Amino acid sequence: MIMTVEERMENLFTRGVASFVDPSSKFKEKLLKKAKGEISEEVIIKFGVDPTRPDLHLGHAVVLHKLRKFQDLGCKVVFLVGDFTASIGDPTGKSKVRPMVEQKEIEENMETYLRQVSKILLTTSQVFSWIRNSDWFYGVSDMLPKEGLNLDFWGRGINPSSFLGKAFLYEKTRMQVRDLKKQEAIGVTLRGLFWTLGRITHAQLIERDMFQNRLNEGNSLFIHEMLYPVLQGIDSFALYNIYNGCDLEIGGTDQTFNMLMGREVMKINKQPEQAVMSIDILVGTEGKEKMSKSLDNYISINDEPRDMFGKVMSIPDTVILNYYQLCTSADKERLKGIEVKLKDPKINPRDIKLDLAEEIVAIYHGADNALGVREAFLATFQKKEIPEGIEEIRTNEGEILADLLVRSKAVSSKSDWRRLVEEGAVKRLREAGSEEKIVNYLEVATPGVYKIGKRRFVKII
RNA sequence: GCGUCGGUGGUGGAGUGGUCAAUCACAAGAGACUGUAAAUCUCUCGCCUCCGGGCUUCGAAGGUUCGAAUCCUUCCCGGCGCACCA
Repeated sequence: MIMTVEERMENLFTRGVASFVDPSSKFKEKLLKKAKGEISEEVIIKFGVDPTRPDLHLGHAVVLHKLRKFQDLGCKVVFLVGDFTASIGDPTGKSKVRPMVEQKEIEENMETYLRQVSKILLTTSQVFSWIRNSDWFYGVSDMLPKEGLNLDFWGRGINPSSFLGKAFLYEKTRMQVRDLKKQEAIGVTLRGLFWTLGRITHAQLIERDMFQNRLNEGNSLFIHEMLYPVLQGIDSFALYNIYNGCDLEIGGTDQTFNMLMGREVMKINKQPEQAVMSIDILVGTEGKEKMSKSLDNYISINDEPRDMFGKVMSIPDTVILNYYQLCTSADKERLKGIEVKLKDPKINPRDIKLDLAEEIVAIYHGADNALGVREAFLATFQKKEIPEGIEEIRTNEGEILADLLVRSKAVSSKSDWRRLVEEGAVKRLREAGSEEKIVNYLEVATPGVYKIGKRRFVKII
């Protein structure tokens, strides 16, 4: 079944999209031309990336899948790594001031990031690029020369800490020059920043809901936080200069305000304003809050197939359709079918969820693994078999079981262990499938498979 | 700079000299019921324990007291208000 370009675009602009800003449809038109191969000009999609958390979860993946679809239509995705802005602290987050992240660390983070991303996105230079915003926000004096940096300037050594030394480093580390081979690198000076700030009013910035809320609750609102959206807007401006375009910015709904500020900054600078697409937020495994690492309700795309499957199975029924929409490639027809099935009282939603889990695991680990893990899941939880590949702990002669488990971090403390035993949560499993409840918390560790609660398994050897 | 209010467990937030390992809610864990769903019910939720109890905690350090999370001193951190400056 081959969809026409128009059909694909329709899907692209509606599926999981919370809002799309593109007055007079300039972006849509350009995209259509690009997809049909009528123009050679690049279509640049900006996506802001947080450099501090390289562990991607399904919530991130929703946007990444969307980006992939744009790539498939010939667009170039540019990851904007907000290392500079992160060091300032995005007010979107929990308002904790974030630590400065070293450039080297960023590069390392990006490596792991890209490795994960490549499960979803194409990373060839034709359709992908990345750049960090310290590239234009840092000045020469922000450079921190490393020890042992050997600079030679026409036969004369240069002190790395001197301005000249820093300038050298600056030239060497700028991605615009080093990686993108730009003749002229753009940078944002204090003067330039104020030029922009002089064209944005206080009212424009504080209209943001979150700022209002903070003020109403009597919390503090710092200037740098108010400026954050502007900086993010300047990123769009910079991108336009570097990539000769910045046609669309994509992000979660929580980024809408910031992304719209990009339009403002571009307008101020007489650039064509970027379109803005905000994507629905995926809820976490408990079905209420947004999926995030700090709430520990996330499914990492690096999760082992078994964990991933289990976590999907643990979501409430009410969000099954939501997950289907945002995490799989199921088309409209199938989504409709699933919606009908979910309403059918004769069908156990669990079975639909089993399919969902398998489908999601297949995206990240392949169809074979997904099927295998589905069977293993059924075996473990329906037939109560001992799962494979569980953690093994070696026991020392005569060691108390409690000590062993605390040592291996299977339980958090001896008190914790005692409680679990008293609650009848600990069982030793026998080959035949029978279980023996552990009643003595001072028991000496003997080899075997132990089950703590419903899902913790430990093998002692 | 001045004034003022505050800093308590994973989170929010009580407690203002002994009955406080600290009400309560949320989060979390376990059991029952189940579909490793939700909802519901019960229990647990600092550490150690020979189950009698012991030990360490309330921003940090000192002090008062028989006794302090609670009072005093100093320091650190934060909110708010005022002033200075502009």
